[in-house]
Amino acid sequence: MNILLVEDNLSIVKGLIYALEQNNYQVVAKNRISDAIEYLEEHHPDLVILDISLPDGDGTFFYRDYIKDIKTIILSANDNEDDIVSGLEMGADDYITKPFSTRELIARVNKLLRSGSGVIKIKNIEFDTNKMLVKKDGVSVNLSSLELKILMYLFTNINKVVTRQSLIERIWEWTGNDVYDNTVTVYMKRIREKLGTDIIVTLKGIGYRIDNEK
Amino acid sequence: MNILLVEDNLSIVKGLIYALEQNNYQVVAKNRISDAIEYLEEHHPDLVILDISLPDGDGTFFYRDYIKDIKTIILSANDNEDDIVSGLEMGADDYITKPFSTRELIARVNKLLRSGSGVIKIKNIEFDTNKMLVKKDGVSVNLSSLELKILMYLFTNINKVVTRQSLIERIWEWTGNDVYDNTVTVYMKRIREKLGTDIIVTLKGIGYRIDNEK
DNA sequence: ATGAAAGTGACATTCCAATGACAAAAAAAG
DNA sequence: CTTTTTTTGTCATTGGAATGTCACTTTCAT
Repeated sequence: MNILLVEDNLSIVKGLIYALEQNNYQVVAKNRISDAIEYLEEHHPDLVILDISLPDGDGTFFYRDYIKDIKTIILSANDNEDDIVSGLEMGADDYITKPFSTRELIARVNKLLRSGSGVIKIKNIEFDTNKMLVKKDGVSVNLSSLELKILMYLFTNINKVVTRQSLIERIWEWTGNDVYDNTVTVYMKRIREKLGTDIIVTLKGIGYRIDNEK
Repeated sequence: MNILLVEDNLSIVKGLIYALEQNNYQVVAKNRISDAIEYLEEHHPDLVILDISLPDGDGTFFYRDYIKDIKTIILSANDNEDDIVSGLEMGADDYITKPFSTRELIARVNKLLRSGSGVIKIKNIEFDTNKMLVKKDGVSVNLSSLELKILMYLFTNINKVVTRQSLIERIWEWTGNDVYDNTVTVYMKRIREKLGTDIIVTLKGIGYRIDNEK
């Protein structure tokens, strides 16, 4: 899992990189919001840890325009109640005030990135996200590696619409080559051939979705 | 939304009941874990706020056996790091140490009960903004992608007038081609056919509006 | 009552997800 | 290393749905 850390205090950066890497996360740190924006044009981390009070810009603005679709933990220098409240209401997934305990931060990071792990069961399909194993009616199904990644992304975004473009950015980000929207469509067809047509809902003109609720 | 508060400190209970009810939550408080267990046999609250260090039992045990399927915020008397870490790793959705700010608690409660359901409800219409799914009287309605985008814009501007021109700029911004005002009118007709005539109010000479008030 | 704005039904065109087929690339098997 | 199988990405086609416009009617405010 990849984490983008946006923080300018070097001691904090060093400490967190060490702690996060100890927990098998890949960390990229940026000390300015402008650098973070640049980084996000090319990459899509699983989590952003953001110091809301960076000198070079308005963290609130950055949050709203760039990372509202990414899981976010906000760090704040002060424990001003208003900051906590507005941070959480803005939509951040968690909020921690300095000085914070590194172990607590790690625990909160683990919690955020663990959700969507384990065995997820939708209708007659079981997805074991640890073993990367898919079963239909209890029987293992052979999926190619890309099919698995796509399904994984859908399963970790249950009840949310996933656009073809976001799928392309996620799944094909390592290749320099771009890929056509229709390629995604073809993969949906292939997954449906193996798992059944009803597991993935098409939203014409928008994207795809997996539904949980019965 | 219903909240079960498990806490024995009477001042905290009174304060939280007041604050939560101010925010339109229904609160039931139990000061012993045994009472809470009894309550849970008959009821299924949306959230449990649990003081982990109650005198009459092991909060950890209670958590694991009774409320692991319910959203939970854990309160702790001490800010011992180990407690926070183990609380979060146990699977609690959030963790707050005493003494805590009531406003922060409310903000965290709001976040938990709001997340997962980006559902806006007006009259007999429900709009799930995550799933991009619209229900009328609890039944799914099939809307085209443009109809959805238009409705989305109206729903996110509740009680505000939306002019045809602003809709055109918003919805048709990606196309180079401009679009006639009447096209908007036609879409309003199509949406009304599917959702009922009373959901969208026409302001002659100005635009359209969705009203929230009963 | 009158003119302007909004609503309506119909229509031609465009769009889009789905699909089967194919070649290139990669992986597995021999 | 060579052969075989699987995976991957693209393409052209298709049928049904979505879209935008028009001519016409109705509604509304003055």
